[in-house]
Amino acid sequence: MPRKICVHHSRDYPCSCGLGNLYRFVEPVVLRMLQIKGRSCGYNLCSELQEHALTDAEIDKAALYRTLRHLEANGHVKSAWEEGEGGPARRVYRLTKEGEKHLEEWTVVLENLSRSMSRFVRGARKAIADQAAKTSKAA
Amino acid sequence: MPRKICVHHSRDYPCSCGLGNLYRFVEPVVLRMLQIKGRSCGYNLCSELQEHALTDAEIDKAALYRTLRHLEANGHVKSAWEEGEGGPARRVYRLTKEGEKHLEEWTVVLENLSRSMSRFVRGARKAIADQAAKTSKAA
DNA sequence: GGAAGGTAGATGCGATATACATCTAGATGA
DNA sequence: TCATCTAGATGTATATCGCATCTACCTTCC
Repeated sequence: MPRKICVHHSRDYPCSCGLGNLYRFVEPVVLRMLQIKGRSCGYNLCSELQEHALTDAEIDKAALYRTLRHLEANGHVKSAWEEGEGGPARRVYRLTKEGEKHLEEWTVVLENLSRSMSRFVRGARKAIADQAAKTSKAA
Repeated sequence: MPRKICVHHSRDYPCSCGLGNLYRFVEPVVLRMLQIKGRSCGYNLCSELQEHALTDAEIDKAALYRTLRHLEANGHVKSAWEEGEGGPARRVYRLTKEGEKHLEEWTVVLENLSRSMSRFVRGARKAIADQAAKTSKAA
């Protein structure tokens, strides 16, 4: 998933180094949406994206469209124009094999990230509780 | 935790909107380190930061020092110069009360993020498994 | 027929952030 | 005195973000 290949890890380990410059968590969400829906155009994705978003940051239309083009440039999705039923033509996207793989990589990255975050949370919470216990005892 | 106040949520809910432009997850880690160590200078934090990092992206020296100055500018940490034992003087940081609160906010944000990520992972994994079951059955 | 409004996609651009290199400067040691 | 280590800070090209704006098609309604 890194935009540029990570120099710290082996080629096939999906490290989270690339999160350094993450595309606002939108890339994995787009991939997941296409996995669910099979095929969709940017506009429809946009409206449903929020429900599957990882953060509660509002996903930017511009970011979405740019992410789709970026994914296509990397062969993760493929698009085709379709006549719109009532409305302008729409560019309909679907996942490619590589895209499915890319999503799996993202899954590993997010799994690790999720784990390290919950570890962080546990640790910080415990420290706060211990601190509180100590001060209440002292009083 | 957002660098600029979020316009989508109430003032006191620590939303993850600010993650849009996250400081590479380094801010919470620095706060946590200071919670653990009580007091430390940038140089020492740097060497131990990696163990507590959320991602396996290497934390940048420059990012660390800038984050510390940023935290201090916002009143989350406080620094004082100390004579170094063998070596140049060091700027020693400690958490302020506001910093502790800031860490608690981060904790909530990361907790939510961790949860939505693991939900994402479960969903994507299940979809992959279902897909695999279907194709093996068809064969 | 033409103005208004909704659908769909794309672009422009200033402000920030990131990554990486470089710089200052005191202390130590050969 | 020259190199090296410790400690902190800065410079800068490039990438990304956020927000506004633009094109263009289609439908509806006056």
